Amino acid sequence: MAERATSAMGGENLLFLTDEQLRKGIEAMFFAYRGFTADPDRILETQGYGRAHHRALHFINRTHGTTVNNLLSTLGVTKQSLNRVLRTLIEDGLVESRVGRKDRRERNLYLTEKGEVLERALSEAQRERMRAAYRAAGPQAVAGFRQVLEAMMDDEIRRQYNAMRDRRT
Amino acid sequence: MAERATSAMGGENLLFLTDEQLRKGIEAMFFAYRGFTADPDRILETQGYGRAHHRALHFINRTHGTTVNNLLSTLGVTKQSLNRVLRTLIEDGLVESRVGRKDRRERNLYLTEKGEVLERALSEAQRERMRAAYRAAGPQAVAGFRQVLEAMMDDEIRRQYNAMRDRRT
DNA sequence: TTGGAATGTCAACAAGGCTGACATAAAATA
DNA sequence: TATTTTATGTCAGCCTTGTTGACATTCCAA
Repeated sequence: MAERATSAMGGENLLFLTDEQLRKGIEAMFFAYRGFTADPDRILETQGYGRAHHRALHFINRTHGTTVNNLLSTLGVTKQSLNRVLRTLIEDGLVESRVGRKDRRERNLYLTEKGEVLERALSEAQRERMRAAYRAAGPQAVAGFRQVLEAMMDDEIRRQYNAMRDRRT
Repeated sequence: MAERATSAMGGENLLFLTDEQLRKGIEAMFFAYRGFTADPDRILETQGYGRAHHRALHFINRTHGTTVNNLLSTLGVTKQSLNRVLRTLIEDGLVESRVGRKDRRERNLYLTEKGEVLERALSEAQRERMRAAYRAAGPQAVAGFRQVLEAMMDDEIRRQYNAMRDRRT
């Protein structure tokens, strides 16, 4: 059995596709995601917000003036669920909701200065961990990381994800 | 400005550490995690279980005979929270709880045959997506993926994660 | 002018986190 | 042996964030 080989061999070698390797990858995703959310979670807790607020702030920041419907499909939740989060953010003066110009049924969402401050704090905490991980792993590993994650997304979601990179750089 | 360069250059080039690249990585994690849980979630729904049950089944399967305390720290939840999940799994005959031999205060947890059936169904669905992603990205990308994820974990968690690979291969 | 789309709101519910308090059995220790 | 500590289970109650369903409002477009 010439079964010993490293994944660096690539090509024909399919040992990286064994159930055991896949299980390790699954566990890595699970544990890494905990780390991924840990730092922002700590900040959010002090402000009385949750992860749902973080996600809303993140995507409103990414796509200034996005509509509620847009945000809904990006976040993958119901409008009632998003609305609850959005309402508190608007009440607290972190998000501004402006009536749409072209279509006045739509609401365009923007971060206020106060909202930007919190978004920046959350983002910086999360990026700091990502940066450390990226630096430790190196650029080639990062490229692989991104490739695998992209391949893991649902097709519809991947389209949204790819569309996002063009909006704001 | 000789600023154009690909991350494949590696080494000195730190363009992969820009805030924009980090934000992309953050979004990739967010969207990929949705895909990661989507397939098992669909199965769980038909059985009246949730993600919490999946996690318990997964880790009981990974470390046969693990104790409640062990599972608690692996999952990072409170015992009250785990207990609720565990109780239904035991009542439904998916998990068996045996009094510890050495220390009779402890309970050793095992999957029953029925439990193994569900675990396998969930795992196979999740592995299938991982396998497709791995195959699409290739072994080198997978190695990078794992490196970055590992670097992203909390130190304490990484120790648990690494300890896990030795128990059962 | 009317139908349908986009949005908001209210109510009710469920899963799954959390804390605190308390019970029990068994091990460990004074 | 007596006491303390540990492992587990359980009850009650709270919070966030997801869900559905029903209904009102606004306003574009046919």
